[in-house]
Amino acid sequence: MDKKTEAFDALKSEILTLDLAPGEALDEARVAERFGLSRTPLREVLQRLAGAGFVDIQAHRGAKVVSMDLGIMRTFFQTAPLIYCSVARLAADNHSADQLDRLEAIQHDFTRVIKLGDPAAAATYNHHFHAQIGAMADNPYLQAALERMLIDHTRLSQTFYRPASEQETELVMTASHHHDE
Amino acid sequence: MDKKTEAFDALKSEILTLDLAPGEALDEARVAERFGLSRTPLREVLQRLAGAGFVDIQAHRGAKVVSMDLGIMRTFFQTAPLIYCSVARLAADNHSADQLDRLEAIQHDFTRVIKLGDPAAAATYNHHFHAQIGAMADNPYLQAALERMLIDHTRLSQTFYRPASEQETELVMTASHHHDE
DNA sequence: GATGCAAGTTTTGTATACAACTTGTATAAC
DNA sequence: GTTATACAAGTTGTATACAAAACTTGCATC
Repeated sequence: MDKKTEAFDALKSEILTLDLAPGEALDEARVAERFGLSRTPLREVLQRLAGAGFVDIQAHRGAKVVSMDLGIMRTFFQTAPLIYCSVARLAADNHSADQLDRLEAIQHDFTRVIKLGDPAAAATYNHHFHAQIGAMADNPYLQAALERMLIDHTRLSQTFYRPASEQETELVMTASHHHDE
Repeated sequence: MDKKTEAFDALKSEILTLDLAPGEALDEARVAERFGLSRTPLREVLQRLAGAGFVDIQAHRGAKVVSMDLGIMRTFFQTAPLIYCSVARLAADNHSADQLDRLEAIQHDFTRVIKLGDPAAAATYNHHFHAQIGAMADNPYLQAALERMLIDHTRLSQTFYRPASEQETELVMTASHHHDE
């Protein structure tokens, strides 16, 4: 696999699992060396992460993992029902057969990981699960909103009740299965 | 002003006014020379434009202005009511006083430009108008969706009925004034 | 002790040379 | 006439050296 996409995926994953804390600064030289790239291509990776809402870039001041303050959380809970509902409905209407297969594959891995009790891996698969539903909705506008929500959703689900999330995800899974039918 | 933001704004504007046609390829060397930049910073501009939904970048194949096929148009009309409504409601609830002033300033320029009959300038101000409402809603999730919708909205409003759009925008303006109250 | 300034250090931004890849074209084989 | 292949030209991707901006540290001054 490409070193650049490797770096992109790794950073993305570490942001979602809170390995990289909100607000944390990313030093270009250090990160570049870590992935065996020079600074030029790494900067493009950071630009892409910024475009997808994972990091903030300020001129002459580098890239930071996007913060997660109370204002954002309030907005999140205000907006989540609207977007998630719309996306789920569209996904149920528009999905193809192999997309549904992929969803079930992710769900399978997800439940397996849940039982092992690795919360970071569970969060990652949970993220994949929702992102796949987003892909099935086939609506680039809503997908842009959803992907940004999922960043905060995934991080929130790790800060709050780690044990209770298991039940919650069970609910989500059965609910989306109903949607699919 | 910074050459990079200058290039960003110019390309953005030319995409919205259809000066750059959907699907058109952007040659890095040519565009870089045009704005007096070298390729490295121009590439970052293109990455940012890709992140905002103005261009598509494919590996080893360069950047193209995002296309506008029938599938997208269908999705646009399917999703516009949901997003626009939600954004307008939030804007009405959350806006600050000086944001409203800015909106009225834009609207003022907009009506002036409409009378001059310059459709590209009108489209640009229409875009600013809606983007300002998006800023007033103060919801980064919906704003991501809205900004992508506005790209297609602005371009669509120029391809179809140029004369009729004047009436339509009158409607939009009075409607959003009602919202503000 | 707090504040302002200045030199030094660190980090980000840009230009350029070169490497890798894609695409178009011409030629050869079938 | 069609397909395959090799080559050439052009464009994108990467590394590196250098320029510019921001942060740090120490010192002088109030």
